[in-house]
Amino acid sequence: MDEPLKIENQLCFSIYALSKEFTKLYNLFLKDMNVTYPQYLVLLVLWEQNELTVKQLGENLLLDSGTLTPLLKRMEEADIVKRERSRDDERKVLVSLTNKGIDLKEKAEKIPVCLAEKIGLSPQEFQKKLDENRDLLSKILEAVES
Amino acid sequence: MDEPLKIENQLCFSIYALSKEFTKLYNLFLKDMNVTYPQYLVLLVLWEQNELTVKQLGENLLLDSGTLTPLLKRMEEADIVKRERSRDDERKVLVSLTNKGIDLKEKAEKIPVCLAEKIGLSPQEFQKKLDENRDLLSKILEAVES
DNA sequence: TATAATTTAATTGTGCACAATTAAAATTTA
DNA sequence: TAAATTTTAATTGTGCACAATTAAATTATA
Repeated sequence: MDEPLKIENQLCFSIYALSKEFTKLYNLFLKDMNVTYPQYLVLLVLWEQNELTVKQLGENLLLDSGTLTPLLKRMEEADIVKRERSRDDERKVLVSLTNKGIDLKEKAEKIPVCLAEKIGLSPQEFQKKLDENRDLLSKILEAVES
Repeated sequence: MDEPLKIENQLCFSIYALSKEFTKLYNLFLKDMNVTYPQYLVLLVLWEQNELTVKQLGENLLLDSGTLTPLLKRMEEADIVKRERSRDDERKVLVSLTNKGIDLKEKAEKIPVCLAEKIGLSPQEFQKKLDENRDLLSKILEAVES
C-alpha cells in the first residue's frame, strides 16, 4: 500500500460507508413495517428463538444493554415485543414477540429477494461476500479482544 | 440461500457488525490522539487537501451537515480545525487544519501498519478486501439512489 | 431588476452505540 | 451462613447519523 492515510485506501472507511448506505437501503424497505434497522435485527433473532434474555440478544447482535434496553422499550411501546423479569432469576429480563411481532415476519420474508434484486447481486456473489465478511469479522473480533 | 431471514445469512448484518467492531479497534489506537473515528475520517480528508467546504467534506465522507456541523464544532473546540465563512460565497463554510491538526498526522502514520499487524491481514488480502468493498459500495449507492 | 429557484449550512428531533457507573440478585467461598 | 465475588440490566453521559425543516445567500429567469 502506497499511501495508507489516503481515505480511499482505508479498509475500515469502506466498510463504515458500506454499512451506513446498506442500512439506508434497508430502511427504505422497513418503512412499511414501521421498524428501524436495529429493531429489525432484534426481530430476526426473535423469529428464530421466541424467548431470549437481554444478554442473549446482545450476544447475538453484538450490542450491550445500554443500546438494547431503550430500543426494546420502544419496541414494547409499539407492541411488537414483551419484556418481563424472569421468575427463576430476577436479574434476567426475558424478551419475546407479541402477535404483532410474529405477524411482521410475513412482510419481512419479501425483503431479501427484493433487496438482492435491487442491488444486482447473484446468489453466488452474495454467499461469497457473506463468507468473506465472516472471516474478516472473526479476525477483527480477535484483535479487539486481545 | 436456504434461510434468508436467519441472522447469520444476512449480508447487511455482517457488514454492520464488522463496521462497529472495526471502529472499536480503531478507537483503541485513536485514544492517544484524542479523536473519535468519525473525527479521524475528517482529518484523513483534510490531510490530503487542507481546505474544504462542509459540503465537500460531506461528499468525501458520505455525511451531511446535520452530522458534520456539530462534529466540526467539537473539533474546533479541541483546536484541531478552523471553521470560517467564505468571503466569496457567504453560504459556504471553509474547514481547515490548525497546526495541532497538522501535527496529528505524525501519530496517525503509525496506525495502518499497527492495525494490519494486529488483525493479521497481508497487504494482498487487505487490497483484495478493499477492492471488493468498493465494488459492493458502488452497487449499494446505486440502489439507494434509484 | 424584481422574483423565483437553487444552493449551502444550521437547527431540531429521534434513534442508535457505547463507556462507565450503579444496583440488585445470584453464586461462590471462607 | 455470612461475606465476597460475579452476573445481569438499567442508567448516565457523550457522540454520532440522518430525516425534515429553516434561513440565508446566490443564481437563474421572467
